Amino acid sequence: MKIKKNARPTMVDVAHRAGVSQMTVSRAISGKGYVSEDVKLKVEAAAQEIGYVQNRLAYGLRSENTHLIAVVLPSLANSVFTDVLTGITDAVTIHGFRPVFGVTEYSQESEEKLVQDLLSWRPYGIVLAGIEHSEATRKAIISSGIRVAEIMDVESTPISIAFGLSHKDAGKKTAEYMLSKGHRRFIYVGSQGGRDLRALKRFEGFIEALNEAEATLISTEISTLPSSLAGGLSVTEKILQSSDKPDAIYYANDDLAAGGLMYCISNGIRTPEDIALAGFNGLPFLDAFPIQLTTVRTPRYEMGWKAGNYLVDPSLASYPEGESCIDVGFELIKGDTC
Amino acid sequence: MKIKKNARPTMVDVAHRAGVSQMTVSRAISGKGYVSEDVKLKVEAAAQEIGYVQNRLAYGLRSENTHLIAVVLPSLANSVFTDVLTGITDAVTIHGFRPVFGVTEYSQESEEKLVQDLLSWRPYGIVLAGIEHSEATRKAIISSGIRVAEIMDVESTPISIAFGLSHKDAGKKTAEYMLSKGHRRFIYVGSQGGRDLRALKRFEGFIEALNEAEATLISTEISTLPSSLAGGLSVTEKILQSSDKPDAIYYANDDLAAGGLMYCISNGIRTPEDIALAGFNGLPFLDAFPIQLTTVRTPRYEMGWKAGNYLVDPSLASYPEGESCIDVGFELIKGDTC
DNA sequence: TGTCTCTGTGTTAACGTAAACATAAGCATA
DNA sequence: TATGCTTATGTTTACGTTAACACAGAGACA
Repeated sequence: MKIKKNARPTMVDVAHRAGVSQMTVSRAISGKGYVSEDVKLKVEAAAQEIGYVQNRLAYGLRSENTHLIAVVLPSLANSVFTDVLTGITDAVTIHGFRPVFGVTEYSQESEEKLVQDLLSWRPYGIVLAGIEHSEATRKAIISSGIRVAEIMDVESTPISIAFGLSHKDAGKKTAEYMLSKGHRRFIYVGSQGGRDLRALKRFEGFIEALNEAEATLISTEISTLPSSLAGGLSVTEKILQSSDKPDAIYYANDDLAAGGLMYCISNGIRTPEDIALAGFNGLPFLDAFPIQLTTVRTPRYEMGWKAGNYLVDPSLASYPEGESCIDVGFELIKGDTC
Repeated sequence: MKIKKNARPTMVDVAHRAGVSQMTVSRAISGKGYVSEDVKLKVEAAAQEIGYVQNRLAYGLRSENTHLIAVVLPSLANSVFTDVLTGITDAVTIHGFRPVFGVTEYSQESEEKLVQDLLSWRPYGIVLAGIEHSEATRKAIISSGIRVAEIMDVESTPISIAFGLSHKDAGKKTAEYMLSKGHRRFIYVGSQGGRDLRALKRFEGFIEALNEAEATLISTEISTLPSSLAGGLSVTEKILQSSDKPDAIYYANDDLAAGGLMYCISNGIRTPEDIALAGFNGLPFLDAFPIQLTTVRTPRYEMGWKAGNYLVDPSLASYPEGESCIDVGFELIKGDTC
């Protein structure tokens, strides 16, 4: 007779206590296969009594389904990505899956390592934020054979399917609206040292519209720091105190823009008369501002939800045949600042 | 000869290609045991060529160490918890561990299920936000035998060790400061329908100080919704327009308080002359406000970091013998609103 | 009555890895 | 030369689970 100290109970222990075979315990617990009602109750009672907890490692190894969904995000500091993660979590949890995430800090290099590492958990599917990845990352995912969904962006060729929006278009539409309000001289404010590729695409679309209208981009102010209200505030102060003051500022996102707006509110600077402002994301905290910022609202939770649903059960969502980019769209919030 | 279609390469496949045994591959890859330099290179090359990715399920099952750290949080919507999660992630990643999280939405019932589920992954350790748990949760964790760290709070008996702060004390200190500024008539504003136990503790300490000073708590306004700036703004508007206006408002957290402050800024209401305000958390976005909110700054990242470090290597941090609650403290930011 | 289907249960093997043990060569030391 | 230690590698087994197969009894139907 074997005696193990400190060992956690297994199905064999439950089986002994319930007076059945280990396989019957497996069937009773998983609900697969035939088990009589009284045996099932006996097994459940025995499991309860000895505090049996299933071992998902053994389950996953044998059944070849971990019920894990890997999630790769640039950051947790930005609520944009926690919204997405919440959407994914809600969607996959319903189907008995669990998200397991990692953070890249906007670096393709760390994304590569992270994906390798997450794949070693043999996830059922993987969600990548963004659509640009290193060749090694793409190769690793493709050869793993698991389902992939890319989110946030649709402006490139996805590995398999993408749920996102056109950032270039969002930038362009924002510029067109600002131009329509008569603004002609712009400054662009970015962050993350330009590593946020989606922000760059918005900027690209923005520039395109400026060029078409023959308007002027005076300069760009790109900090290497992460976005923050305080950062947006200080750069706005600097811009407004310079000799070559613009008509309007386009910020890479709402954190920066809200900082700018806060500067204006605090200093009695009228918007859009003295300066026009626009951001991106449509973050909910903007609702508390006395002045509605011009911005673009994005369906973040929805992108996560859709990607999660697609991964755990592609049949749930019937997408156009052959369509690999699902554009979830965006909404231009015209606001009071342009 | 076996032929498997679509199967992902294993150590056996690498072994064949490198002309060695599977065990040698295991040793070459894990770095444990003796492997000659040229064999190691051969194995690494073979692994690279066939795209070998380690199977963490098999690794964890056999080695009895998943290198997973389970993390239980109330929510991802509040940046307080993403700060904590980032601290945990940073700490454990260095030691080759990976966080795997779940969200309770402030419900002990869902915490119970979640913990059960996370334990089935056989994590090396678990972090729980908060120190109050159902008996079943405590029992499940204790009988699992894994390391536990509880964070955010120190005002109860932890299962093993807690890294947190005294919320009651924070509430009391805030009240004492407000009282010292001459405020006598208070309203408390909460959210989450009172399910945030730490907010309740702050309120308790707050009340205690009011009672000692024989000051008045006019009423409490507790919404069932999650905290938001917009929610804080609207309740503040309601309070300031009522006939029984208080001297001061104590908010459960900075989101609500910032909404209140925003209302004051937008409507030319002077603070603290017309109304005094105080919040809790010390969120960074407050730095962009023209008026510094009175609040309490908490070391969120640090709590996560310490808990993570403790779990993966308790010897790293030598804590006072027998001390089960590590108080990380807090800082009262006096600000301009009291 | 034979046999077919459905239900319930048990036995054996396998998932991919690392621990434990075995073996053997090389080399220094007694 | 015998002994013991270090290095390098292989073989066997076990981790806890589920898939696949086997089998037997009950009931239905020809």
